[in-house]
Amino acid sequence: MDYKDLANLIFPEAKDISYYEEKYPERNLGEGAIVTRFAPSPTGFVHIGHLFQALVARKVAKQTGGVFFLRIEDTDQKREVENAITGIINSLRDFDINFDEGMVDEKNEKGIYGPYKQSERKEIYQSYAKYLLEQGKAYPCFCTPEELEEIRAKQEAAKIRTGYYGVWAKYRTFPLNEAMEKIKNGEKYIIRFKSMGNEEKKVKHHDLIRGNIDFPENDQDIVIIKSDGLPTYHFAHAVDDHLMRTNLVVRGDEWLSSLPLHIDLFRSLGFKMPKYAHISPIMKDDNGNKRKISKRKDPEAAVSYYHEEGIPEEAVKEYLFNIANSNFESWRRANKEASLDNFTLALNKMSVSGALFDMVKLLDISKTVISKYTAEEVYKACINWAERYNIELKELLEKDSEYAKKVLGIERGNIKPRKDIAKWSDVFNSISYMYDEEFCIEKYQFQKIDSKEEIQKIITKYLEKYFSYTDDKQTWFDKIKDLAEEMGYARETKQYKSEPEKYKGHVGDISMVLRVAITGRQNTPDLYEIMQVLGEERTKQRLITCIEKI
RNA sequence: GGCCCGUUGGUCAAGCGGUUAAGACGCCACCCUCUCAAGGUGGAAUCAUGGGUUCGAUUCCCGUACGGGUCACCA
Repeated sequence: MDYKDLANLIFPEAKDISYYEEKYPERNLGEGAIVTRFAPSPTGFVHIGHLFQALVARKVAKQTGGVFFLRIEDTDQKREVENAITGIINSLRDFDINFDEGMVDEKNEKGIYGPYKQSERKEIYQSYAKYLLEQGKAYPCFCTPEELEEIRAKQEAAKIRTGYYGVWAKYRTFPLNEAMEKIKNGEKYIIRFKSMGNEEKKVKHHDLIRGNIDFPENDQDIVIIKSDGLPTYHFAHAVDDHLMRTNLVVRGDEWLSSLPLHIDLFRSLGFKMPKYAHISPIMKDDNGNKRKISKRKDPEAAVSYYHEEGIPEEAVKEYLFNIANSNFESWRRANKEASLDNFTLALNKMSVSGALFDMVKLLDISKTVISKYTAEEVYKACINWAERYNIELKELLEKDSEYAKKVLGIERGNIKPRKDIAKWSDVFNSISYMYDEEFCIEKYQFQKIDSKEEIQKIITKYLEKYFSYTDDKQTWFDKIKDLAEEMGYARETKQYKSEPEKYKGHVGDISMVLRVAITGRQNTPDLYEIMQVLGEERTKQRLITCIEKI
């Protein structure tokens, strides 16, 4: 009786691994081409950290002429969520992250290195598990959860390292014939990896982000095949990334500590190690403490949040690139219009410690991004967003799309475009006064000039003597100055400031009266442009209404 | 607790043995200006800590503190 018999008893049907080795040949790519992947569990939630990883991975694959694929890690069937795969794909597509290979929806995939869904790869894992069993590098373990708990309790009591290793690995040296007997009797078991490691020795690792790190070798006999016949993450990682010919693994740094195990596994399987880039998590300030941004506590952890708020995907990407490589910012300043594709991301410039998520900065970036949009683009994006999240806005905009575009185009498209919208959810409030149905003033709030008579006089005089819709901007403003002068206000702010006792106020105060009368607000974009968009009649009407209602 | 990793202004950070310790967001002031948003100029604000090594440490080494990650038949 030998290992082979045991292997055959456990996996009688499994193919020889040579079958898979041939089926999935080395990829024929150029020098330095990175083959990497995004490998989420289908749990129905796309985290900002996932997006960050995907963005980085896709970027390095793309900039080296490599391959980026999507693998679904659904070996924990308890956690699975319906339609999660499509959800992941769609969320990422919103950010213009597309895959060269892998799942394309719940059931289908593209690429010749599949299946790209781990639950469909069961027999592949079994072949490799069988391969290890045959060589005595894996063995069945019959421990119950209770027994495992007992072992742990003993170790804790003795204050020694916990886990299934060395002398604690009960079935590591279990006689083959007895093991086979147990299996034949239908006893439950799982397959464990027989570690070759020695905890006293160190393994060296060079991480593309974190540099050189030393670890004690792994000596844990971890589970590779669970009782449901599916592999654990570790085993699937080794088998899949080998067979899919991945040469770079980009993943969260929570995996760093299991790296010695992965090295152990790759060695035993005779696989060449991929390179690794362990990304530090995005953090959140929690009462002065840093913690990983969390799905439960932080709404902004979900990628869907940005969609809901109407923060353009482009802005989120720019922000994430900012976190990824701090030189991105200066690159962007020097290449204002360039596509993100032209930026070269350097893994070794990525931060080793997690950055605190900064919404204020994101919003600032978003403002800049939006300021570059044309009125047409803003219109489209707003409609798109409003369709799902603000029907009122959608209706307002669609009622007269030409008008809407004029409104959205105020102070836009010039060299120094307006920069006041950070997210589409801001838009309604910032343009509502341009619509009569939203323009209902209960009480006008003027600033410096608040005498009713004075305001009425100013507006009346303006309407009688100076209002002319066809004036160009300069003429218009000169007339405002004339009006100011006539009413006893300084033509120029500076004049007033140097000799305040000579005037009632200055041209700005006069403008404010007109602004409030026309818009109902103290802070608006350029008044002239607003009047032009509103049109002659409406502007006049609002001025008259103000005189009456004030 | 063991094992890893980290610590430069409020935040993101450049730096890699000698620097006036960049830059960005935020904050403050001023300028521009018909108000606001921008924009411009300037300002306040940082090397966790104690020891070494060195002519000289933010930079190299060790300790301490603090923070993060991880120790599953979850990924």
